[in-house]
Amino acid sequence: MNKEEKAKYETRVKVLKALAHPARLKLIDVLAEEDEVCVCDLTDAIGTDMSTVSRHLTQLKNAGIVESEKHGQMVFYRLKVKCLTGLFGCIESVVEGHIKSQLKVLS
Amino acid sequence: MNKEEKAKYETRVKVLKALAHPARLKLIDVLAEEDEVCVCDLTDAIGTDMSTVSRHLTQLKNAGIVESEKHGQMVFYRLKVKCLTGLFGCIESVVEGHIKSQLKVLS
DNA sequence: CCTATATTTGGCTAAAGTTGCAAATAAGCA
DNA sequence: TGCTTATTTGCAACTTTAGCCAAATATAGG
Repeated sequence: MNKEEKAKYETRVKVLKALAHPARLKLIDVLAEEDEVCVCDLTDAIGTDMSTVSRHLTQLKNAGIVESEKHGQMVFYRLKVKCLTGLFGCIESVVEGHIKSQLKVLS
Repeated sequence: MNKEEKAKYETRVKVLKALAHPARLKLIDVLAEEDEVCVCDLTDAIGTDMSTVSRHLTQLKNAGIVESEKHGQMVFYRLKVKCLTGLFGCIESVVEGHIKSQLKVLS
């Protein structure tokens, strides 16, 4: 792998890593439904410390998946990417295909 | 998050984590082009120890992304999932959108 | 049977990621 | 100004992941 090729994969990895955590997937789901949500409400949805949720949101933001805006003392987060539904569709198909083939092995 | 919901995200995470590594993305690219490849040839493409490549392939297999078949002393790996092109298309759009908005901030 | 080759696994170390608590920062309100 | 609330950041402990080397396993071929 040359430098250019490596860089191509690194950028993809950055996004994939940002997605690869249950709490962050949940955050994305909530944001997909509710449009604009503050950190405190997202904290309720996730159920961990607010500082942890804040860090998760920072990761999603750094990856370009969400964006934020400050109104008063609150920070509102918004989903920036629209194609994630299709992406998760593909991932679900991976999961289902895998389960099926495991059943086949067992039978 | 209840148990069921958590499980849903965990299964997605399993696939995303399997994808979230430069070497494994490269492996997927090679397999997408070449159909059936042995570990030794994939090792050349990646440039790390064969044992490391083998572990990467195991991860992809456990996630349901590739499958393998043994012929003689060699093990051939094959891509199992067809929708990854669209998935990466989405990821590229995340990356591009993010770069654009960063340029906007700078200007 | 013995040897060479392909692949996987065990053991180890280094690096990266996760989380909670406490402290810092920022903004509204009395 | 002083107090309260929302959010982020520093720090430390812990878990996970990646990578190499060496050893184990499996198979082909003499």
